[in-house]
Amino acid sequence: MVNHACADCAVRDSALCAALNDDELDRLNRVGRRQKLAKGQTLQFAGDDSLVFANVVEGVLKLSTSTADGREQIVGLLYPADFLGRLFAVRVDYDCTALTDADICVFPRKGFEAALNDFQKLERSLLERTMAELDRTRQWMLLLGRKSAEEKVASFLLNIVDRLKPEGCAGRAADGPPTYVLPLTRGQIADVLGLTIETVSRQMTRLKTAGVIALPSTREVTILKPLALEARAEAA
Amino acid sequence: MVNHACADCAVRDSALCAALNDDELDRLNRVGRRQKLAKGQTLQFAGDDSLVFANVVEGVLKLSTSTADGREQIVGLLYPADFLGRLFAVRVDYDCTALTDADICVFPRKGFEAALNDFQKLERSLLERTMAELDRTRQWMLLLGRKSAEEKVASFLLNIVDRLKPEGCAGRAADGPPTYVLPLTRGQIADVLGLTIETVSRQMTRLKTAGVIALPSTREVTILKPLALEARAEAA
DNA sequence: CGTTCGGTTGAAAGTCTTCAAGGAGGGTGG
DNA sequence: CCACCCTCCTTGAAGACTTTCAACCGAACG
Repeated sequence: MVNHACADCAVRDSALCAALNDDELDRLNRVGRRQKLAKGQTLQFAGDDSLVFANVVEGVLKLSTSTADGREQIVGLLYPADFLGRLFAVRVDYDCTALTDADICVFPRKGFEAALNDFQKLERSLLERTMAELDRTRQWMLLLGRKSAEEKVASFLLNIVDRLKPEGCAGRAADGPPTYVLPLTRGQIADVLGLTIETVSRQMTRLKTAGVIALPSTREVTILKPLALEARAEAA
Repeated sequence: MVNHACADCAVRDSALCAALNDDELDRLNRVGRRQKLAKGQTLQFAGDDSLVFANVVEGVLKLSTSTADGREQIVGLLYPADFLGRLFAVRVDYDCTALTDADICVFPRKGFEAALNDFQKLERSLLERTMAELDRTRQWMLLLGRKSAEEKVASFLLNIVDRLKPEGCAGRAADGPPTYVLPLTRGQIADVLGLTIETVSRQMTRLKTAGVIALPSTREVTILKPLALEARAEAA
């Protein structure tokens, strides 16, 4: 029988755990525990010992590195069902911070490694996820290295559309244009895109003025013309 | 006994194969074959079916993506002992091209997957490599998003120092300042750093003028002041 | 000996950043 | 309940850095 902590888990079938059957999951679950994170709370700092292994259950986290003089770059965003943890390294070299209130399922290193040894399916699934993450990261490099500010912002919004559920979609039909609640501030979006906060703000208003998006509030975006947005994500 | 193709392999102990003992390696080797690549030869194009799985034995390859209008970004460099291949995906989404004449050890998909299933150590090793590559890639994102042209070029040169052997080091003692043969043209370096060819050229001459490096020829770099180079890789 | 490819250098242009000021929303305390 | 404060966002103007456009150089090659 599935441990009740897992039975009603929102990501039981999409996180790493999906690789395990109920019995196996039960064993893994014995070493894991749920943890709540408050918005802004940092789970690990660059240079810390690599001790945290976790599935994101709810919320959004960021992975970030920075230069000695404080310039920051967000190098990864973790959404529900994503995995966090650096195996095979003594230290981690990026911070991990909750962008929203979050709920994660944490495993201690020893226990997680043991599960990895015992369940090859788990390791296979982790390899699969890691390779997919590497692909996404490389795509992101194209954005950082070669795209203009407008293309970057448009690409970012498309990414949000891809990874986030529209607001109030619980049982509602897809009637009007979808609205998303951004888990990031303008400054954090700037850190994702390698821009300044002012440039992000300007590009957002440009897209709004062009009628491509609407901004009901600073944290909400409505996608009015998805195709126009895609065009601007890779303009010639 | 080790198949003679592996026995004298330059990367027998540093590539993925290092995870296997001689017997296991022998089995893997039965499905693999050596392949020579000419400089400039493309091994796979973005959009191709994912069929190539290989260890780099000698030479340097690049992984690159580009926008629809032709702007290119190099998203990975493969040095000897590095692994190439995208499991768990039908298509690959970046090109792979030889920057120098190269020598690789190719496995067909089926055979490689079978070996992965049979030898858990092999899968473990691949997971380890993939995670390390993800770390390197994320560090590179900091460079792309937040560093100035000078910092980018200096960082790139330090990377070369890290991953490449100095010229003519076979039996020679480390006496004078080390010289490296760049496997990339200025244009390719620009594609790595998210700059233009002119900017790369200008920064190189700046470093030369400052006495930090010397440029015996366009493809060679001598590191005169490693510490000064490090300082410029992350200036305040 | 001319052509081509890669590299360098200069000048002008453009994009993004920096600096600066003002505004809107949310929470706290009087 | 309202004033105040803090954080986040927006907007303008000036400036800096990188790109773009262009010309030239040098080595390799046919």
